[in-house]
Amino acid sequence: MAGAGSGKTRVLTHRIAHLMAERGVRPGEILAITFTNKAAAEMKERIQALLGARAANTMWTMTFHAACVRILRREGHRLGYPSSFTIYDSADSQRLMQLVCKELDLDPKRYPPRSFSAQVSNLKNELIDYDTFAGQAQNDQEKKLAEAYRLYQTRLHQAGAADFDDLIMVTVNLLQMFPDVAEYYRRRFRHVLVDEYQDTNHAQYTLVRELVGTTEDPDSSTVTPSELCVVGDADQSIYAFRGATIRNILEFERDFPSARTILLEQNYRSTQTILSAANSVIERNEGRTPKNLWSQQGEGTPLVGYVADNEHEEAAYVAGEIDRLTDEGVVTPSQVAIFYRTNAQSRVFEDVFIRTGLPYKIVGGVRFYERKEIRDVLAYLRVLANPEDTVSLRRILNVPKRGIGARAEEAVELFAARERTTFAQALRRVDEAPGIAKRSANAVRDFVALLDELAAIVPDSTPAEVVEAVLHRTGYLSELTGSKDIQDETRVENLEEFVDVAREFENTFAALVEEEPPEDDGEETVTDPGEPTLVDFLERIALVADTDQIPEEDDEGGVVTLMTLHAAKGLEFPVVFLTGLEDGVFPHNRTLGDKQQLEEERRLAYVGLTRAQRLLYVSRAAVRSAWGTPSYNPASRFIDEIPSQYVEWKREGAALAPPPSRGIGGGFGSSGFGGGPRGGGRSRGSASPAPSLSVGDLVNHDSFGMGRVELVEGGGDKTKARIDFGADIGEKDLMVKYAPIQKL
DNA sequence: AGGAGGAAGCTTTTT
DNA sequence: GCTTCCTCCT
Repeated sequence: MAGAGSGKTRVLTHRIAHLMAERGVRPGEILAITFTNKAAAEMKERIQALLGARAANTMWTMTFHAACVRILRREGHRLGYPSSFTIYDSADSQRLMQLVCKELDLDPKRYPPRSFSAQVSNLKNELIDYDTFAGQAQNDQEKKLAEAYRLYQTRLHQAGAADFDDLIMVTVNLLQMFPDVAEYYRRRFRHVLVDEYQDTNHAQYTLVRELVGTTEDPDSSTVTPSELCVVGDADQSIYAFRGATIRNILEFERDFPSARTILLEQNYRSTQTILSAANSVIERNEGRTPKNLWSQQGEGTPLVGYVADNEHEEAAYVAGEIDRLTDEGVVTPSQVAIFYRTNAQSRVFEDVFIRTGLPYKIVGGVRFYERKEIRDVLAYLRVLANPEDTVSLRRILNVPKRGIGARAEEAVELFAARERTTFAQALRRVDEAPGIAKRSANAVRDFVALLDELAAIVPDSTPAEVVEAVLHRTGYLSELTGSKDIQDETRVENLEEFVDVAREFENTFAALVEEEPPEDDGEETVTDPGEPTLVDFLERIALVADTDQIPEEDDEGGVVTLMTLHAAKGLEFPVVFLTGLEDGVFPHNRTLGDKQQLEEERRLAYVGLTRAQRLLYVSRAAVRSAWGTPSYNPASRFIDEIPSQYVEWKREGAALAPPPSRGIGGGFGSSGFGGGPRGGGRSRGSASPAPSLSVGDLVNHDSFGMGRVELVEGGGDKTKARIDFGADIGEKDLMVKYAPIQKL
């Protein structure tokens, strides 16, 4: 049980060093599991510093998901997975769920595919398969969900694909169904170490148990259980929303009765003031094991508080302070971090930083790999690696445009269903498909030929070469370069960058091979790297979000780091700005009504506060625009929970009240009826009210100018108004809640 | 089949 | 306010 800043990673790495030096454990016998790639990379780096590159590369130091992929590539064939199976990310699985729901003829209004996808994910985290779930389904919703779950899983399996949750769940199934596999890994990994144990969900917990083996487990009669060492901090559990259970760490001693618990309470990171502030916040959570973190770093300076009028001024203040601190030589930019609750909040900071010329780096945010053009090329690569990958195949079927439209796709799908074969197989037999246009069939045949042509070059090419071949031979690149759209220029640049990513991957892969001399222990330990294959490349992309890639190093003072609080976990900075401390922003609006969720937000605040080493700023904005409309948020309750003696306010809120509300019930209820708006129904706390409109009212729109209300329909947030903006613009149907209009 | 235009959705957090 | 998805028209 290790508090914030008490040296968790150090404990793990030094235990590993101890095992090797004092107990003669070989690196190949060690499995060190982390939750994020960032943590895995850091641990690997430290192990390398302590024990050298060979040890670092031989032992498995990786995330849950990466470890499971390795096991599945090797053993998944027993459950019908090809060794080159595709990994579906959440966007892919949502698309597949969409296809499944359509196939089942489910009304997307009543049974939203996105929600189904999320629920299936939750079920998998609980290791509940579709049969079990179907057995306990109570109502209509659950029964439909069970059906969708089953078909989804069938389609996924047919496509030779696994989604993120499958990686864990299927590995658990594998270990439970095949005792010889379980035994193999138990013999292999005599020491299992788990970082951030408080973030494990049920599936991950079970996985650990299966890997370690237990004494009462009959399977393990031949192998004594491995040694298990976990570190965690219940106060830093911030992933309950995706199934993590604090239970796992709280009841570790019950799960493993011979366990010994060691408490680490000394913090080596922060000043006592920062710690005291963080402690007094986290103390508000009920039912937690009290912990007394202390520091020898001295009192330090008080937290600095600031209340800005709006989010732009908050950002300007932060930028100004960073400017001042760097000018005075107190810090370099790389020693400063700015945290916020949601990615959307990064924008204002970016604006100000660009204007003031401060170097910065946003971690996370708009993902490179989520861009359309990147996903398109990725889909080609995936189909080349795994021709049955239906979701990817259907994505590129008509990209770039080649005359295979919805009609043709549907015909192929029907044909596949009738023939009880897969979409990929059916494509190759287009000519037999009934009801397909000649022209479309020809296009499909050309497409299949194109895929074959590309597939032929894969064995003799590096990933980067394949990427380039795809870009050129499919005509994807020429379609973009021929376009007049400015956006397409950026797309071309992104694709160039993607080729670079592939090249860089090849280089780092080569470097790894050099460092690692061939191993002759008899056990084929680390998969022999050899030449990097397309499958290797795809795996890397699927498992490594670019969030992890760059916490900055300083060359010329470095850059300021901007990130969400979740991304900040595990990091530390001399100077931290914790921004957007407003009820409704942080804690987030959607958590305000739920005690459990609110406590998780508080832990998130605790994580944020404890990242700071010396200087900690807490700030908020009195007004912040969300969805284009301003909202007036009160100070975050977490600020109130910090005793005032720890905070020095540079500027306090002038209790800025919302302006008099515009027009709710303000005397024009009389214009007949017709479902006129009723004010209320605000989803966003104290957001400014949408104008209450009636037919005949005059309004002013920020871009369309003056107009007259012709029709009002719907109610609450969904109220729409038809407004006539005159001859130039004409009539518009606008959502009253979101439209930038004022009543005149 | 392809494109334009409009409506809906979005802002939790990640492997 | 911005982006993606859907629908309708050509």
